[in-house]
Amino acid sequence: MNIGEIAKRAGVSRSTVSYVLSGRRRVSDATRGRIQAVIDELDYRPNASARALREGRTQALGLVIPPAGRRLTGMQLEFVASVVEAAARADMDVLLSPSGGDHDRSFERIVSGRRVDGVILMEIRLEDDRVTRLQQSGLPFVTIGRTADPHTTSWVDVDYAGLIGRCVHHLADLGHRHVALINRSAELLASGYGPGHRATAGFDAAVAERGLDGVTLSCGDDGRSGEMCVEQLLAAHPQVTAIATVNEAALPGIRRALDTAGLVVPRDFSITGVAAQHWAEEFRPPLTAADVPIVEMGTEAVNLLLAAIAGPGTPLGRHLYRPPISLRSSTGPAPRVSR
Amino acid sequence: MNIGEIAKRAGVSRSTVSYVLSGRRRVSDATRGRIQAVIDELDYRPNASARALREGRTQALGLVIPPAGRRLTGMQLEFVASVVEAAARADMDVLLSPSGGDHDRSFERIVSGRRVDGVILMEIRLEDDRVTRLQQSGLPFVTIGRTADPHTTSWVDVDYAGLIGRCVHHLADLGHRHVALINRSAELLASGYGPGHRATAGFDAAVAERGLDGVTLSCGDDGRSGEMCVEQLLAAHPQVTAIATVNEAALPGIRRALDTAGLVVPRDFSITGVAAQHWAEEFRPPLTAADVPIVEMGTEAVNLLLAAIAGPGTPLGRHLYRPPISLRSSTGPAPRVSR
DNA sequence: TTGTAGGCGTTATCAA
DNA sequence: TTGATAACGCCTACAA
Repeated sequence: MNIGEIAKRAGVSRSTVSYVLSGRRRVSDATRGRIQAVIDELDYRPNASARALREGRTQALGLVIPPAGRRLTGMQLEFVASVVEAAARADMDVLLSPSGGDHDRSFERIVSGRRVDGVILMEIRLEDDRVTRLQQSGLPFVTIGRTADPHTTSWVDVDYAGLIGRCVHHLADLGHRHVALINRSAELLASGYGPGHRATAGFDAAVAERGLDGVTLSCGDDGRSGEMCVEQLLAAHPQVTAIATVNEAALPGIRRALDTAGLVVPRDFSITGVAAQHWAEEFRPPLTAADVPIVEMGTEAVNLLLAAIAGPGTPLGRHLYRPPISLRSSTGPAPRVSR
Repeated sequence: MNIGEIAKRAGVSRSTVSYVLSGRRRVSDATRGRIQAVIDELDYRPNASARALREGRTQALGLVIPPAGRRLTGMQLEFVASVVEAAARADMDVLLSPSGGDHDRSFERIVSGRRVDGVILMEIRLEDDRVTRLQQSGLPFVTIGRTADPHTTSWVDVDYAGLIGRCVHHLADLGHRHVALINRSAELLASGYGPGHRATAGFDAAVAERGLDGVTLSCGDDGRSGEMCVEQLLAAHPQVTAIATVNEAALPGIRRALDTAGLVVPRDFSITGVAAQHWAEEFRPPLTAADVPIVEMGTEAVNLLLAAIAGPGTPLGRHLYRPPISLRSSTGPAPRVSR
C-alpha cells in the first residue's frame, strides 16, 4: 500500500495525495474528500523509510543506555520512561542503544547510519568517547550528566556536589561529627563517572568546612553491596553516626545492615542523600533526601534536543538541577554516646 | 556523505562500492583496497533509511511497553533490557512504543508506517486490540504473555496458574491451612490481564484440591500498596499464616507490613510466589519462589520474532515457562497456634 | 572484473 | 486547482 495506489483509486496524481496528507497546499474540498475517503478506507499511512529518505529526518531519537549486564537502577529506568514519554508527545520514536564505553556496533549504527535525528546520552563520564564521536558527527545530542568540559555541549545534570554538601551541613547542624559518604561503585568512579566524583568533592568540601570527620566508601549498585558496605563501615568506623549517599540502589541493603546492627533510624543513626522521590519515600523511615526531578530532567533533555534538531543554530542549553532537600524522618540529632 | 561520494573518490562506480560493502560479488583486491581505504578514511556507513526503503527491511524491532505513568516493574524492565540485548546481538535496533490499551499514535506509527520489521508486545491482555491490529497488518509479532486464544499467535509466557498451584501445594505440605494470594492490581485484573487471572485460577484450584481456606487480594504494583494490602489481610483474616504472590513490586511493602505486625518470617508467617530471581534474593529472608527466567524469555521472544521475519512461513513458536521453585528461607511449617 | 540504469515511496518544484 | 517529474541513497539485474 503506497501513495500511488491511493492516487489511482481516488483518480488523482500522487502529488495531490501527498498534499492532502501534509496540508502544504490547497486542495479542493471535493478532491480532498475523495482522497481522504480512500485513505481512511485502506487505513493508509506513509512509509516512514521513504519519508525519512526524502526529508532527511527520521522522526526518531536515539537513547543510549548503559549496556545490559549491569542492571539499570530505578533512577535510570525512570529517565528512560520519561524520555520515551516526552518523545512520544512530540511524535518522535525512541531507538534504544545499549552502549558502553567505546565504539559499539549499536551506537555506530544509530549515529553514522543516520537512523535518528538526535541522541540522548545517559550515564556519561567526565571524559567520554561517545561525546567526542557525536561532536564530530554533527548529530545534535544532549547528555544527562556532563563531561569535564561542560561548555561545549547541551546537558541536564544534578548538582551532586552541592546537594551532598547540603546533606553534610544538615547532618552537622544536627550535631553529627563523624559522617560517611556512600558513593557509587569503584569501577564507575575509576571510569571517571561524574556524579561520583562530584559527590566526593562536595562531601570533602563540606566536611572540611564544618570540621567533621568524614569517611568515603564506594559501593555497588545493588542491595547486597549496600549491606556489605555498611557492615564494613560500622566495623571499621564505630564512631560514625550518619550516612549521606548517592547510591539509591544500595538503600535497601543499607537499611538491612542497620537493622542487623540493631540501630534504630533516626534515633541511633541518621541517613540522607540524593535519590529519586519514589525511593526516598519507599525507605523506612522515609528518607530525608534531595529528590532528583527525574521526569522534569528527562523532559527537558528531550526539549533541548528537539530545539537543536529544529534549529541547527540553536544555542547550547544547560540545566543544573539543585532540588531542595525534603525533610522526612531519617535524620535526627546525633546520639549522645558513641556506640 | 553517500555511496556516490565514496565511488567518486575511489574512482569507481557506485555499484562497486555497494558490492564491497555487501560482499555479494567478487571485487579485485586492488579495487577493494582502494575503496575500503576511502570508506575508512571518511568513516562512511550506508544511510539506514535508503537501505530500508530499498530492501523493505528496517533492521529494527518494535517493543511495546506499558505506557508511562504506570511505573515499570523490575520484571518489565528486565524484559526490556533482555530484548534490547538480544536484538543488538542480531544487529537489530529496538524502537520503544509506550502504548496502552487501544489505538495509540506511537503504536500506529510503528506498525502502519513500517518502521519496524516485527513487534514484541509486552503485558498483553486476554483480549487485546493490539494483537488483532497486528494480525491484520501482517507484521510479524511475538507476545510476552498470551491472549485467551493462544493458538493463533507466537508467544512466550510463564505458567502462572501452575506455579501458583505449586506454591500452594508447598504451603499445604508445610501444614498451612489458611493461605492468601496477593495478586496484581484490580485495574489490571479488570482489564483482563492474563497472568492475574491465571494466578487466581491456579490458586483456587490448588486451594480446593487441598481443602484449604483461601483468600484472594488485588494489590497495586508498588511497595505502599503491598503494605496496605497485608495490613488489611492481617486484620480481616487473622487466621491466615501464609501468602503466595505474583506481585513482586509489592514485596518490599509486604515485608514492612509483616515487620510492623511483629511477625517473623518464616517462624510466624510464610511467604512465597513467583518473582524475578533478583527480587527473590533481595527479600529478607530470601524468598522461596519460582524464579521467572526473564533473560531467557526475552531472548527467546526475539529469536521467535527473528525467525518469523526471516521466513514468513515459519510455524508459530510458543514457549510456556514453568521454572522450578527455588527453596530459600521464607517458608516454614505453619505456626502451631493462630495469632 | 566492473559499469549502467531502474526503482523502492515520498515530497516538492515546475508546468499547465 | 491539479499533474508530471526529479531527487533522496541504496541495491541489484543486466550489460559490457
